[in-house]
Parts: sequence; C-alpha cells; structure tokens
Amino acid sequence: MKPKDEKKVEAIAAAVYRLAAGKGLAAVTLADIAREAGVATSTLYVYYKSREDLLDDVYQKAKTATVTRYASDDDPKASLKARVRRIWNNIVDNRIENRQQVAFLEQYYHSELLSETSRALGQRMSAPFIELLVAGQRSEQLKTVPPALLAAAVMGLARETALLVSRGDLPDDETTRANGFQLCWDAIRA
Amino acid sequence: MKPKDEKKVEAIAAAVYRLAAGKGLAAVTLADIAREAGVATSTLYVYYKSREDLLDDVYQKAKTATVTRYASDDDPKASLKARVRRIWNNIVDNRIENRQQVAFLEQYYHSELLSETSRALGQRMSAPFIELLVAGQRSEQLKTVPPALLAAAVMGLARETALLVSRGDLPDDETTRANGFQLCWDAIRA
Amino acid sequence: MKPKDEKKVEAIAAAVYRLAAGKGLAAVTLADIAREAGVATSTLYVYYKSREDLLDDVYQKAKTATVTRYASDDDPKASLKARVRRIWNNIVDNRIENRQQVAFLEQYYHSELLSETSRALGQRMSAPFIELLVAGQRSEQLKTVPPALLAAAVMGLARETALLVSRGDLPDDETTRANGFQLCWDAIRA
Amino acid sequence: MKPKDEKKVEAIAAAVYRLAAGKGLAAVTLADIAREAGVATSTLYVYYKSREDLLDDVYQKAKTATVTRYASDDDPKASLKARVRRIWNNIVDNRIENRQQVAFLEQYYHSELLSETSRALGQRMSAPFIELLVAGQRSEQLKTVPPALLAAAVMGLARETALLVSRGDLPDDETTRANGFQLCWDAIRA
DNA sequence: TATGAATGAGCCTTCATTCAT
DNA sequence: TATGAATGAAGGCTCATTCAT
Repeated sequence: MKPKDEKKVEAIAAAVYRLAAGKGLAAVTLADIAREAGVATSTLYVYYKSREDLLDDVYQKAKTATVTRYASDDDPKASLKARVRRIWNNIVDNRIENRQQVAFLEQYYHSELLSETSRALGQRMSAPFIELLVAGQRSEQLKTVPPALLAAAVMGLARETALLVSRGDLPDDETTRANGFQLCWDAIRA
Repeated sequence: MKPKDEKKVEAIAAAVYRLAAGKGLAAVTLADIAREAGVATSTLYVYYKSREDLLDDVYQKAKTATVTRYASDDDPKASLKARVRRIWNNIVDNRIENRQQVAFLEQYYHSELLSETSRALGQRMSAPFIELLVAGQRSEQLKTVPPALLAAAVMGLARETALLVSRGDLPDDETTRANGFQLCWDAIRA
Repeated sequence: MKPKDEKKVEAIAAAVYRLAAGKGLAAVTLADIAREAGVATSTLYVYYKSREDLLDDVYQKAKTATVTRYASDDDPKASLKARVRRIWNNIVDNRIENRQQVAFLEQYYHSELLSETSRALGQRMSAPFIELLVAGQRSEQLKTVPPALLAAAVMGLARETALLVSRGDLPDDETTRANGFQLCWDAIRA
Repeated sequence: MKPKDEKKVEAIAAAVYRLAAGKGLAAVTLADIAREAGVATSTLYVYYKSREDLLDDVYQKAKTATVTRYASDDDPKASLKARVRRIWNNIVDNRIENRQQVAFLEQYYHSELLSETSRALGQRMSAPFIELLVAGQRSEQLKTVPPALLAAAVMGLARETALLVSRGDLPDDETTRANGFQLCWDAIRA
C-alpha cells in the first residue's frame, strides 16, 4: 500500500507479467512472484496486504501504461483516418512488444478477480477514443452504428492482427500492418 | 479412461461449463465438479485418470460441438456473402446461446493446459472455413491478404459483437446482427 | 462432523489432552495433534472442518465425561453431607486422575474460543448439583446465601485441594481428602 | 534490557493487560502490543530482548503490584480474623478492580511460559501470609491442617467470589463480601 | 463401478525477530 | 533511541490423487 522501494514494486510487477504469460495467471503463486522478483515471500506483504491486492495493483499499473501507449503520438490536428490509424498501430505495437503485460491483463480481466475500481478504470480510459469515433460519425466519415461497435471492431481487429503476428502466422512488418488496418478502416468507414 | 455411462460423462461436462462460467475455471475443483455432477469425487477417476485429462476431454467435446454449430445450415450452393453471413451468424448465436460453454472454452484455451492434440483439433476444424475464404479471394470477391487475416477478422468481429450483446451494451436483435455483419463484410470484401 | 472411525476420533481427543497439558493449548498446532494421533494433518479435516471445530468437539466430549464422573455413585437416598462429599470426592479424584483432560478443559474454557453451545452445556450439566444445594438450604442444613456461592465454594475448594496434590504439596491420601472436605463442609453448612 | 523511558515501559505493560483480557494472551502479538502502546514494533526490542522477556517482566510487575495490594492496610495489631478478612477483602477487590491485570496474570501463569524466577517470586511474596496462618494455628484459632491448604482455601474462595461478581451472578456489594468471607472463615477456623 | 477415507504437497498468510538508517 | 523494511519459520487449510471396500 505504501511502497517505499519503487524498484522492488516494479520487480514484482515484472515478475507477475513474466509468470502469467509463461504458466498462466491461475498457476502463479506468491512464492513464484517472490522468487522471480528476488525477495522473500513475506516481503510481498510489506507492500500489499493480500494476493488479491497485489494483483489488482499490478493490473491497474499495467492497464494505465497500456492505455497511455494507445494514445501516444496522437495528433488532434491530423485527419480522422490518420488518428485512428495511429491508435490502431499503437494497439498492435503494444500487443506485440508488451506481450507478457498484455497476457497478464487479459487473463486478469477474465479472472473474476477484477475489482469494481479496476473495471471502472478501463471504462474511463477508453472514453476519449469513443469520443473520437463519435466525432467521425458526425462528420459522416464513419458508419452510423452504435459507437461501441466501432470501438470493438478497431480493438478486435488490432487484437487479431497482433495475435497472428505473435503466433508467427504473419510477419512483423509494415505490410501486415497496412493489410490489417485496411480491413479495420473498411469495416468502420461509412 | 473408458467411459461407460454416457449420462455421467455429460453431467460432468455440463458441470464444468457451469462452474467455469460461474467462478472461473481456475477456481473449479474436482470436488466442485463432482458435487455439481452428482457423483463422488473419486468417481471422476473412474472416467478420467487426472484433472488434466478430464478437462482436456471436456474441451474436445465442447470444441467439436462449437465448430459443428459454426458450420450448421451452410449451403454450398449459396453465394459467398450468404455463406459467410451464415457462418458469422452461427458464431454470434453460439456465443450468445452457449455462453457457459464458450466461457469454458476460452478460459481453457488460454490456460496453457491445452494439449497438443487439442490445439491441432482447432486448426483442423477451421480448415473448411479457410478454404471458403480462399475461394472468395480467387473469385476476387475478398481482399488479397493472407487468408488467416480474413478468418481472424470474421471470428474477431463475431466475437466482439457477441460480447457487446452478452454484456448488454447492444440489444440481442436483428439490427445488431445486421450492423455487425456489415462491418465484417466491408472489412474483408475486395 | 461425521466421524467414521471412532478410534481415530478418540486418538485425536487424547492427543489434544496430552499436548494441551504439556505445552499449553495455545501452542498446540494441528501438526502436533496429527503427529500425536498418528494421522496426517489433512486427515483432521476429514473429521472436522476447522481447528476451532475440532477443539470445540473435544471440549464437549471432555466436559460431558467430566460432569458424568462428578455425578457417579451419587446415592439419592444418602444424607446431604454424604452426597456432597461423594461429589466433592469425585471432583478431586477426577482432577487428579484426569489431569490432562482437566488441564485442557480449563485452558479452553478461558480461551475465548468457547462456543455459545459449549458454554450452555456447562450450565446445563451443573443444574442438578445446584438443585441438591438448594434442597440443603431448604432443610436448613446449608447457609442461606446465593446457591451459586455454595456451588463455587465446593468446586473451588475441590480444585485447590487437587491442585496441591498434583503439585506434590500434599500427599494423595485419605487424610488430605478428609481435611479438604472438612474445610468445604464447614464453609457451606449452616 | 535497560529501560530508560519508564513511561513507555508502563504503556507497554498496560497494553498487555488490556489486550490479554480482551482477546486472550495467546492471540496477542508484538504488533498488537506496539500499536496499543503507541510505539513501533521494533522499538519493543530496545526494551526487551524477546517476546518472552517482555511478558515475563510485565508478569513480575503485575505480580508484585498484586501481592502488594493484598497486604495493604494490614494491621499487625488487629485480631487474626480481622487481619484475614482484610487480606481476603483485598484479594476480592483487586480481582474486581484490576480485572485486566488479573486476567493477564492467570493466563500467563498457566501458559508454561512462566520462568523459574517468576515462579519463585510468587512463593516468596506469599510467605508472610502463610506465616500469619501458621500463627493462627498455634493460637488454636485455625484448623490443624497443612497451612498450604488453609492458604489455598482463602485464595480459592476469594477467587470464586470475585468471579461470580465479575460475571454478574452476584452484586458487587457488602453483602456479597460478608457472605463470601463467612464461608471462608468457617472453612478455616478451628 | 462407485465411494468415503486418507494423505502429501503446496498455498496464502502471520509473526517474532533482525537490519539498516 | 526509534523505526520501517525485510525475512525465515511455521501455521491453518485446500486439493488432486490414491486406497480399501
């Protein structure tokens, strides 16, 4: 709760990402985390009051970092398509470069451990993106369907594209990204 | 190992779906499954030699049923678009109607417990669908991108659509399906 | 809760008595009990659902046995003094002969673990004794003070006498008992 | 080891009394004591070299204070009965007024943690009382039984009386004390 | 086949104690 | 002196699995 040694907190988070991606979040024990982070198991309790607390904090850290990356280099003055592409690319890149973090995030999200606070965090952080899409609808550049559907399409296609790259089914290059975004844009544009 | 009583085996599978959807696969114990299926815990070992074995078998059952549902009512003589729409609809319907089974499937898929055999099963079963898409590319109706990307787009958009419905963000009606498929088709068509 | 092997249940209770008397109830771990009873620690959970449950059950067993011993050989037709002496003797004998059980009983009684049920049990079992004393008051053989005080005097003096014997401060013979009861009787008689 | 700040030492002792009476000595942790005393846990080690040491010191403090209270207002020139009554009253009053301290004392006494030194302390402090009783025997006012039995009777009856008052079974008034001492005196007098 | 009893391994958590500041 | 950080040891409890009937 009141972390003193920031380095240790980060080592713990990193350990969680690595382990969750490696053996599945459910199989990650506190002993695993401690070993991987280079501290004693009981030391984890100096920083967090329970396993649940620890994971929730790591989740919030990761979620915030992820969403921040999604929005990076967004240029409000660029065209709608350019801005969506920027975000789409960020999502794909993040999923490929921070594979372990993403693996943890998805597993935790589906693990019924998600606290209400954490769930709200996700909503709040994606709000600007939704607004961008709504603006696109107003200027008649995007399909007139529930915005949530447009957002889901963008996220879903980025997700699938990154997955194919991570699995080795597609090369990690510009062509793949161009193809993927082409599908994405055609899906949502008016 | 050699299931005799098919009724019991099905009760076990049903128990697993229900429990996994309810409290998360990781939290499901053999005692839970046995109780829910109406047998003694040790009886599970009469049918399976380990927890892993049990889950893997249930997975294969569910996976097969799911893929079968995907292909149901496919009319080889219909137009490409109609056939894809049929499949897309089947996927969406299945995800909504068999929520518990799908929940189990996804959790198990991401749990690193998936045996090699089971992984191959997934590949094998989706082969006909890939072929359909390749045919569509040959007739220049679909984009000339790696077929896996097209398949991923269809599956991904169906998944996202069903998710929005399950969450209550979108109504479970024809309009939702029409909108969803519109995005899907625009994404993949040439 | 649903003991099958009565022998094991008794071995567990005996282990608790021995250990509580030896190292103090608070220091008795489930591992200790299991080792002493010749079973695995987890086996204890076959019989009881928690440590608290186990101790409470053992307590009720011991309490019942103890109170039964207090009342043994009571002759309703004997004189009041003879009957009180009988009971007093039983208490002293029990405290000396079943030292370990008594040690456990006293420690548990003062340990804030005592369930409401168990507390009520104690009250209920001592009721006949109180009635005997009240009858003694009615026949003007005993002092006219609150019966609870008379009961406490009898119990207290038996307790102290047994304690002195157990400690070796007094010999374990008839003289000690005669002296002790003399004090007891003089204390309560009218 | 070498207590400097007497205030802190007393705060610690007071914390122990309160906590032991409240949740049972066995459940009292050093963290509890520290919190209740307003210091850091590790600070306790500035004053004592171990938990055992701390409790033993607190015990000796409490024991000394208690025995001192027993002897307070003793008038060597008063009659034997008056002197015994004085002491008996002091014991009862102490048990009622210093409930928490007494609770700690009894729990610690039965916890097998009692050091040899502390055990001897108890003996030493009750010596004058034993001498008083022996003098009473010599003047043929008290029964000719082992003095330890007389002492035990006085202590035991005081204990039981105070217990009944603490429990609310008897009122905390002069009548209760008069009745109680009547039993006590009849028990020991010749 | 079906099951209740039994268990070893392991998990989360607590706590007295030590260390560094 | 005083304290927050760190930890090893241990405890209660769960669970997949085996055994005996």
